[in-house]
Amino acid sequence: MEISIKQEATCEQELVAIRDSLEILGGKWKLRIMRYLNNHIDEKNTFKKIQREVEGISAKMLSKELRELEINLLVTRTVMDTRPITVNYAMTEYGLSVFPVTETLVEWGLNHREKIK
Amino acid sequence: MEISIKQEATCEQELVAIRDSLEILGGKWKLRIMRYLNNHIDEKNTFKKIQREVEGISAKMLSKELRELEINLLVTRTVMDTRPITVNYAMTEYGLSVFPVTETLVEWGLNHREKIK
DNA sequence: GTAACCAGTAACCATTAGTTAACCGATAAC
DNA sequence: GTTATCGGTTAACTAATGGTTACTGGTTAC
Repeated sequence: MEISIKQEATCEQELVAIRDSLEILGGKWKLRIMRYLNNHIDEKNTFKKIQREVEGISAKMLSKELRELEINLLVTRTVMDTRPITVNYAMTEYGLSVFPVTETLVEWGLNHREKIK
Repeated sequence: MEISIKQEATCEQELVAIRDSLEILGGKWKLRIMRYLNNHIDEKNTFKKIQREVEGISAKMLSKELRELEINLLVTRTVMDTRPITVNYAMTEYGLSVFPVTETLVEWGLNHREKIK
């Protein structure tokens, strides 16, 4: 009885945790952007470069998603003094903590593709 | 050069894999439902019970999400011969493969809550 | 006989998410 | 002087998500 109450409480907390995660990482693009940045961590990642490589995203969405990631301290934005001006986006230390999430999604997606064919 | 081409191709595949995953598991509710079912794998999980425990979901959404999960072979639906009739939802073997995804999200969400307070 | 439970569905509406296309100013290349 | 690049913004739109209320039909408990 005590065990099952504890189990219920734990499950409830887990579901809240998933909700919290999805509030910040959910949607069509954020995890793809994070994965891209993770895979190009030592490079300059400009707005245009990200847009080219995260296939299908529009400037409007990219701009919005990057702003939200920045607000949540997962990404930094740096205006570079080049001609023409470029803006560099980079993962923060904290942003690196998202890696396991994208990793499991990559693995599940690859496996799923195998399965359905 | 060859290495960077390979890296690019790999990254591209990874981003496609994430897109595929989110197509099936994305949205506000599916991963929460999957986690709930995972945590109650030996029990009868009726529609009403799931609705009570996945906090905030409406009958309409739960019905829609369960249908989609069923289509993708992650969940089974069984009408039980009880009075009144109940319907039991259960994870499939394949559904179990989603566990690592929910697990990383749970961990990230718990850690994030710690961090922002 | 009336109220409640179960597993939904239908209709209607509001909000959010996401797309498309045009446009901005600054600068550089031709 | 025209065109292109960069990092966006703006407006107008459609699609998806989600909420609310009411309803079904069969059954049981009071």
